[in-house]
Amino acid sequence: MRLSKFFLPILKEAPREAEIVSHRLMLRAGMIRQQSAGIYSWLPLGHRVLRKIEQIVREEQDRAGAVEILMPTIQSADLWRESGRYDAYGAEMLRIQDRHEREMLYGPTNEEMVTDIFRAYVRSYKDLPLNLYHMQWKFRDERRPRFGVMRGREFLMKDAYSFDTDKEAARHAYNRMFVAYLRTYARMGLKAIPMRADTGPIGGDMSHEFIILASTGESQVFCHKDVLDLEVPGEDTDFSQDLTPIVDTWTRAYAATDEMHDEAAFAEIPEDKQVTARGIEVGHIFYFGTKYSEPMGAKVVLADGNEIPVHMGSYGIGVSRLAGGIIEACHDDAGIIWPDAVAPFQVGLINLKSGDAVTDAACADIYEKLTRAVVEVLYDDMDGRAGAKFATMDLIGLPWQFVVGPRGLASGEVELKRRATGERESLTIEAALNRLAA
RNA sequence: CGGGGUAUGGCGCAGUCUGGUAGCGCACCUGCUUUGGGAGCAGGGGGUCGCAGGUUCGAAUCCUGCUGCCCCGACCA
Repeated sequence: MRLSKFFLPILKEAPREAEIVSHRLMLRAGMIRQQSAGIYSWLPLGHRVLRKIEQIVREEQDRAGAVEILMPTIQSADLWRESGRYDAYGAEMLRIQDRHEREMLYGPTNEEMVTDIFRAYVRSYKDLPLNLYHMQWKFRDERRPRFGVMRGREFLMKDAYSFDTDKEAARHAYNRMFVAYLRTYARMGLKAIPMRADTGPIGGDMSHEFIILASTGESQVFCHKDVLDLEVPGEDTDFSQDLTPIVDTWTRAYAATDEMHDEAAFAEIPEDKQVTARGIEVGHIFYFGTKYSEPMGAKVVLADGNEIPVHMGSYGIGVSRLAGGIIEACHDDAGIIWPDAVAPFQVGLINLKSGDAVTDAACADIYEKLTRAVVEVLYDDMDGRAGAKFATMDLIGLPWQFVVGPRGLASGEVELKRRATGERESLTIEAALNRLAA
């Protein structure tokens, strides 16, 4: 992409209302525009990041055996009356009426709807296990939206729903999502720690929040230092096998959020292994049994002919929140530092002297070669000064800067800068291309 | 929802107390000079001051009401 053809509205100064670093940087880098309290447009740069995050989530959901669908944002109130949540949900639910004065709502979540789909088609235990997921915009009318996309009213969430014949089978479904989540966050360059979460009236041990550590996080978290160094399950993980050993490894050591914190248990950890930090919740998984299947009549027939309500779990990832969360975890004074996997472009090609025939030709050639090698390049072909170009590239945080100017070209060299470390290296065009296209 | 704050070109701000018809920096446009870490000079365009009433010869400025947005607390992907 040539910058001259892109839409990248950079701001030198962040709007006053933005307080936390990810919100400021997203506004300054032209990723989002606020339209109302807690409601944002995603501009090209932000949109590309959102798509990258989505794609990683999708690949890992698919790998774990979940099946993608897409449910609507608008739901009927009747469905929610069946589960009893229409009255229970309160002011956070945005309620609307259509032209026939039918009561509708903008979905804050989709348990009822997915249960409706399930009960319409699935009759037999032979169709289980089943896990359906989608990535769709949700709306929760928060009393106080804040922190940009980290706590918006409208947000993009991946929500998966598992269906099984009994609790033990549901545990396997739960474990598959648990492991999928570990992989998902790791691929985004994040260290997400599963922490015991409140299961409410359901009880048991099947609820975890996934927390990334960041100084600006909303919640206080506590964990054993060893959890930070655990190895994330690899690409070759067999999701058809029992994943309990992996889950056990990750849940053995202490890790809890403020609400679940056990001061006594934490004190037993050797002092040099105690970690107290701030965290951002980027995922939440839990088992809720027959809470919805029972009242909504989602049943399957077992091998013995008995009909039972299906056991369910739900598994959420805050996709749009992650865009902000990643920035909270990855930035410096100059701007964003994208992990490679979610970067809107891999390379920022900087033409230090637009209009100079030699430099223009060299850049055009490099741009074409990288593009042909399927490297995503944002080529700054604009008529600007070097300093401004460097500052912009640092701000938008692409992993690599490919710097081309007449001075270097005279001796056959260009410069590669790694945004994360600030390391620069002078090398030939050939060598630089090989480095990036590898 | 309780408490506090704020609203003036795209962004950041001054002007409001002491009414006289809007200004600065950045950004934008034109020209010249510059050109390897947010250039300089000159010229130029863009707002009628959140909205609605009121007071006054005259309101960004005073009064009344409303709305948006932000921050601090109780809830959540």
